[in-house]
Amino acid sequence: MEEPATQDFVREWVKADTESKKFGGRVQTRFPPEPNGYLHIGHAKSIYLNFGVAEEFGGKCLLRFDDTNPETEDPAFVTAIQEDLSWLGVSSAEPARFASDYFPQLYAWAEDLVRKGLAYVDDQDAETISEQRGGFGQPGIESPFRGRPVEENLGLFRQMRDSAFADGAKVLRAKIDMQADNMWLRDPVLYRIRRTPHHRTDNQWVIYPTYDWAHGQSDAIEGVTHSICTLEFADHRALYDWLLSQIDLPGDRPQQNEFARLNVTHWVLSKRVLRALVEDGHVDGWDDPRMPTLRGLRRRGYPPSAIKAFVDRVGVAKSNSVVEVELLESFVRTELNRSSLRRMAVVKPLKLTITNWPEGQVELMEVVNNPEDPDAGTRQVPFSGELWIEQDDFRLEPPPKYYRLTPGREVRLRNAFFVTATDAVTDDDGNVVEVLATYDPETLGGSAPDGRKVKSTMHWVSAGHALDATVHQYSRLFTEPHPGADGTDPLSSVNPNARETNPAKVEPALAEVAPGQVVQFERLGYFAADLDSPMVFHRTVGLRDEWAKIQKRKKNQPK
RNA sequence: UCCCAGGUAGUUCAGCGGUAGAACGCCAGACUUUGAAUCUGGUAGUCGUUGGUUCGAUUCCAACCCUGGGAGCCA
Repeated sequence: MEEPATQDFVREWVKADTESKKFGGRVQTRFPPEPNGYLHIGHAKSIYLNFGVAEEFGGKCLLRFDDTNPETEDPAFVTAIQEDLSWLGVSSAEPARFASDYFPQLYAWAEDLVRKGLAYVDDQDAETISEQRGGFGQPGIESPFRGRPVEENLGLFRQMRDSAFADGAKVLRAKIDMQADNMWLRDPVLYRIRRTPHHRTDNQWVIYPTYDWAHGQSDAIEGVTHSICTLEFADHRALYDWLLSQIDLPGDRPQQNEFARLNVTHWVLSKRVLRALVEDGHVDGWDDPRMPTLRGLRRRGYPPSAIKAFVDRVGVAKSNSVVEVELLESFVRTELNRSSLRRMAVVKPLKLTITNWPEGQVELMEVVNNPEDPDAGTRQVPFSGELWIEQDDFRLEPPPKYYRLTPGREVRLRNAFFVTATDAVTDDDGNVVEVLATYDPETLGGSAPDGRKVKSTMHWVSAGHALDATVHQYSRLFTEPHPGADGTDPLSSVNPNARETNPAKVEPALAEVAPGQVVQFERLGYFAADLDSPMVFHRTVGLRDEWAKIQKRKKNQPK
């Protein structure tokens, strides 16, 4: 098995370390979500990066919950995140880890720091500490408590642990450099007092480590060699290195590097905005198919393999970027084209009556399930003189380049006969309510013995055999490609019409689709059967649509 | 204002001393019982700017400009 794995700076970095035997050639990474929300497609990039790199270099990747803030975390998210991970198809031979498992060790190391005179207890409040930190270009000033003797610090720190002080009354700070250009080196907070029960340690602790104190040390405890995080942590790297260099490590000293998080056009991947979408009722929930959450994508029918192919193609770099959602969709189509069964469904039904069809006769058509996969076999589809066709497939007065049904024109009904429209019935408002047509019995199978050609092929469903279904079709969740880019609230460009729901008529075989299964509705797109409700379908993605493009081009053309 | 990172086709990325490549997009053709799929071809870039080193720079150096991140007891 060769590894042509896309070369990126992360893999080059890891490769250089394995070649120089920096960690004895060992490679270990981690995926460290905080259990305070649902995973989205941006996390998929990080997941496939961390698990992928570990696998490619014969190392391992652990899932570790960074649960150091009891106020926002919930065990329900632990379960949800693990479900999403297994849906993505990544798994670790080892059980998930929790930063909270390391609280005793973290505390012990913090005492070491205090003993070495590298950390002190500060009695000031958050606002004061923040003011003293200074600004960009201006040095900070030292806390009046910075010079506390070691023994006093140790006693105070233990009292903090033993619940002697109120929330926020004291913090433990690293003693580094209040003049540093890097703000994170200006005596960062390591521990804070929070009398909040933790989802795993309950009331065992009232002091909690901050991210900076927990992350690198947890990496070290687990034996992580390459700690890969996103760009906004780049400034923390100096602190990560400093803290790790001051304590006695059980093994190798991990190192951090940062990559650019994923952004996708017409979507927003920020917990805040995602939460607002749910809470303000723009979507039905975290698993709404319009959402970029992994649960939303799953419900929508996105195959994990397509998500993986997408993030692989996007690559890993340090430059902030926004990937076009069309690229993701192209991978979804490629995967689904290969794997999904073809079915016929009419989303906006229009009655088509074949006037010369023998009264009451039903014919069963043998239809291929997937032209891309001979093993998928065939099925039988009932055909009769009363059919449903797509409203869009008939025009009384056809625009230029319209190939479909129109009075006098002959077209092919897919897997059946040629039909010619003879007349149309309209209602009082002039809307077409029924199309009358004749069929040519010689064209069974889809071609005429005289070699005559038709311009188009249409899908259909026999009216007497059709099943009712609800079909949701989705368009962009945000109308703007870069929501909020101009400084406005991203929520102001939420597309209120991102979901269009229609009562559809579908062929009988659709009754046998499994929840979550994705099939292609011929000529329309790929549709996923809802996970919970039968006969409800979500459009995963449409087919490439040449006709839609022609219309769009015409619309955009200045007169 | 200071620190860090980045600026190569519409987009995402390669290239890192011999004046540019891929994918998606876009355009055209072939084929076709999905205006799908598939196949073929094409389009596209003053390589942020200005100087310097060099026979030669997208690649090395310098300055400048632009973009993103950073002053939580969030992660």
